[in-house]
Amino acid sequence: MYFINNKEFKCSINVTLDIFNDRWKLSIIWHLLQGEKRFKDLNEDISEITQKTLTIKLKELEEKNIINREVFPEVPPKVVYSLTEAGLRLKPVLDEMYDWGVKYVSEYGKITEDNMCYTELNRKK
Amino acid sequence: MYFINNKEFKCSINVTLDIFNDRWKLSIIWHLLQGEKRFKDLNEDISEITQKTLTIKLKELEEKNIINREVFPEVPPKVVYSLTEAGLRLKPVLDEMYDWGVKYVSEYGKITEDNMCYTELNRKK
DNA sequence: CAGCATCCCCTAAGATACTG
DNA sequence: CAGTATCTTAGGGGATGCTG
Repeated sequence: MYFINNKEFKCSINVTLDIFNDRWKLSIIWHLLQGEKRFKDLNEDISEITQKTLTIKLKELEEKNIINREVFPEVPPKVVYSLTEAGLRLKPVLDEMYDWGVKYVSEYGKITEDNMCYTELNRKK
Repeated sequence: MYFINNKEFKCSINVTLDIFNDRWKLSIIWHLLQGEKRFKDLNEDISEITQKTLTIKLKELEEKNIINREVFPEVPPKVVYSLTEAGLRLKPVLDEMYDWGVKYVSEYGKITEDNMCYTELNRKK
């Protein structure tokens, strides 16, 4: 049995599943794996997310020690997010999810090469 | 751009994230990786899930060709769920999530060895 | 620019009861 | 045993406007 902030888990996998059981966190990690990003950049990368939800999710990830938040005292303000050690360790997870998606699409999806995201195009090289 | 049932995705990873963006599907896969299971067994393995939700999630996974559903015409009824090829390919994903959880717990959690789930105990061997 | 503050809505998920 | 059928609820998430 594991306890993290008085929340108990029967199995290690449940710790991971519990943290990432929402719609956005893994997506945020995916984009931060390309390097640190400003709030605005993340908001553009994940165009479907609202500012409010992004703010909440970033805060949650910071509390769980998965990302760092660095504030630059400038005007206009500049805030940069980056992955912690724990965050960087998620790369294998996301890579496997990506690979699974590629295979799944090849079996059950239809593809149009245009309008693909940059991550996708970079991987194709 | 990818299309799966007229739903469009900018990147392969989004296909994966979209399928598993709820609270239970990956947990179900995790347990099915140990072998085929009856409805009742899954319901006991994941004791927090309700019958209704389990039914819905199993149906969704079947529709997405991730699990098989086999009905035995007996009384009382017997239904066995197992992973398809696509489902089995999720093993690396779950394994990486498990490993991440182990490491995360070692850094931020407290452990009591008793009352651990069988998966956890098997892995310790 | 990077956020709060509000207000609002939908739906994933829970609780409970019933059936072939 | 393996599900339906209802009813209900919490909270994740959206839309919009404001501020240091």
